[in-house]
Amino acid sequence: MSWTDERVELLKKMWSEGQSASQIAKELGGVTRNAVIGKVHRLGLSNRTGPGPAAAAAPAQPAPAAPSAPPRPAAAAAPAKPAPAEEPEAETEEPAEPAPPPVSAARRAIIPAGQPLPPQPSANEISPEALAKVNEVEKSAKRISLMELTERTCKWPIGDPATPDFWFCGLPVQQGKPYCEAHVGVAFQPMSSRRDRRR
DNA sequence: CCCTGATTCGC
DNA sequence: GCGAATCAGG
Repeated sequence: MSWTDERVELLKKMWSEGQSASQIAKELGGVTRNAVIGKVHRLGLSNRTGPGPAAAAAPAQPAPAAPSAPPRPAAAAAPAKPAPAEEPEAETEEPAEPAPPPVSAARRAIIPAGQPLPPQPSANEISPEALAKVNEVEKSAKRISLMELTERTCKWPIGDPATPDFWFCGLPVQQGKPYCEAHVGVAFQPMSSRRDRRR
């Protein structure tokens, strides 16, 4: 694949939108994120942040003092340019309502054995598909312990902490989220059908 | 470990 | 110009 005008254009667009190089590469196809980054640099738009407030002097390459060219053009006037209207970005439907997780791992850990567990949303008012998915996942879960939790392991608790049959999902998390895909599905609800159910 | 961008350098 | 390899963080 080569950098056609269209591809470059898309690159520019996505880059200015704050998309990561890997995302852009994925979108473009046929290139790696390295290629994207390389191109970004060659295009001279490495700095996503507009002309910063004259922040720090470039350490590596002190700008070749341009006698007549003030290094801050943008701020002053840009009448021709239509304001880059903030697009809501409806690509990924965000929950907007991070339905409280079943109780954080830490919290769980300090609940004395024998205590009635806080109600978990995991078995109620959740889309059947998500539930089915979870059930399936929990069968193949890695069953890791609290200490084995890492940033990349699903922290969804499974079982009763008061019994030996307690573990954490442990599957790879969805980036940015604390849970694997399946559990994200039940933890973060689309804010839809979720009417208060007076017990 | 997963990801991010930045840089280098042979092509 | 290109981008894999590498570097340097988070």
